[in-house]
Amino acid sequence: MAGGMADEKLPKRSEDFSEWYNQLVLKAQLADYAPVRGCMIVRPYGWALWENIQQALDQRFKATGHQNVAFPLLIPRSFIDKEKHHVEGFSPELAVVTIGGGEELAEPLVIRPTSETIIGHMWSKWIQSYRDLPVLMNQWNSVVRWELRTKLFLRTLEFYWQEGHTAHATREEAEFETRQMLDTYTDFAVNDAAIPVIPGRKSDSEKFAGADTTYSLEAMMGDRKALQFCTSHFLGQNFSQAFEVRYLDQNGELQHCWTTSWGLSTRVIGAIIMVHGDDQGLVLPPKLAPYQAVIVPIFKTDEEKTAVLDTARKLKAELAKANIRVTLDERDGQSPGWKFNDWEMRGVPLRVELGPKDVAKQAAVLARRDRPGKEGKVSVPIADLAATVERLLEEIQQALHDKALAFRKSNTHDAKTYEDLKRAVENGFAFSFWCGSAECEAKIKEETRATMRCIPLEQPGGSGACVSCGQLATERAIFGRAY
RNA sequence: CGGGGUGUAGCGCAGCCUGGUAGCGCGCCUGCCUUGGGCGCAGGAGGCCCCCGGUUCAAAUCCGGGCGCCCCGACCA
Repeated sequence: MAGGMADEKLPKRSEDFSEWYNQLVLKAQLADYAPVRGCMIVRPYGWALWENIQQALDQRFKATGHQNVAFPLLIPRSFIDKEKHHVEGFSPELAVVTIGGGEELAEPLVIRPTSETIIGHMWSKWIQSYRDLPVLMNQWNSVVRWELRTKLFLRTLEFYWQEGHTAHATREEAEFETRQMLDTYTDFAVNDAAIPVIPGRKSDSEKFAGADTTYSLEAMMGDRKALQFCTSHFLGQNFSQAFEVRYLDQNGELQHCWTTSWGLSTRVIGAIIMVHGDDQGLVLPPKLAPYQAVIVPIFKTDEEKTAVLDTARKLKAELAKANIRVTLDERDGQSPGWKFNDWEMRGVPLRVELGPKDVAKQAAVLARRDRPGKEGKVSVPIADLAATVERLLEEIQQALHDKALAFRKSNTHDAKTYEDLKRAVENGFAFSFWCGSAECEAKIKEETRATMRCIPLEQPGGSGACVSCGQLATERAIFGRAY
């Protein structure tokens, strides 16, 4: 049920992946449907997860010299029209405000679908000299794009994200920035989200409206479909020309800036769910989990209750002191078994079971979320608890990543012929030589429903026949069905 | 926008064909009992039957119109 506890079993992930996902989001209390079609309410548990994601990224952004800013939600309609590709790309999905204070507005305002235009407008005022560069900004906000088909976290009309925007004196600097931020995202994906990703370049048809080059990280979900984890765009001088963002260089000559933008959204929560989750529910990577450990007390009599809770509270304090995010489930009226299932639904990496038997021998049972059933349980002396929890959290973090990587590898196929490709995308990714033509790309999309996800930056080298037209190709691309 | 479905308690649904006291499961509240993998018993609260109109002594039910939502297609960082 939408608002209640984890009171029922999920559909089997292997039988109905889509419905498994929908119910998991509701039952783990990550989010709920809003009264407006296609909009999402992020609940406390989901937002806590997002806050950890924000923190992990924000630290990295600051470490590379970026500063946070806040630009307005409303943008003059005319701004969107200034960059040719941008307007073509975004017009169909804009939400437009035409009335304010009961009066028809002289100029309609769009609710930002992204902020390149308004930022460009302001930069043209702020940037005058090469001494003002580079400008390195980021903002955490929400944007609106009027999508037709929506799904919680993966595609909603309004979504939360960060958008980084930078301006540079030279093409090289801007290109470096674009790639540096892609590397930053990769580091976050692999080490924090435990999601293996493929960094690559997008085709012309898939790139951001207004970009010269779009890079993305592509990941394989549990149903073998692809999900774009984030993007980083080299915008060339497209926006600086549209908005007259210029500076005087050392020689006193007026130059247009080179700009970039890069973003990552709450969609990554969807990725975490679809990569790590299982039939029991959510499985969270320890680095991002709101609670890394939950203590479930077990008792019958009042004396037992006193002794168990007393010890449980001490354990909680001890774990918290070791900087482990821990909670103690003191809820009355729910059986331990119920609580086990509830916290498994919510993906807590480690459960600490503490009952009278454990207190008697000064031990506690640790159960790993990534290893269901008895195999994942060990009894640990209380004296070693904090150290063991720390070690296990690291092990789980690594195990989640390794499992996801093995899954992706075993479902990625070197497809040499068109027949190979057709078969491969039925069940994963095809990694194939591609001549780079839009015709071949469109034909593959039309006939297999798979799209060109990216041209991986890391190439095995050599050359071969294009999987579609047979002409000599020097690069291999990832094809797959995508979200 | 096209095709299909659906709207009744917080959630999931039955009732509608054949008009006559609005029901079931889960959840919620109270009490007792239980608690090492989704305890049990008893009592209780909760309704604009999507909206507007029509037919009728009488409409959740029949008729007409509207609206919302879901799925499929088209579209889509």
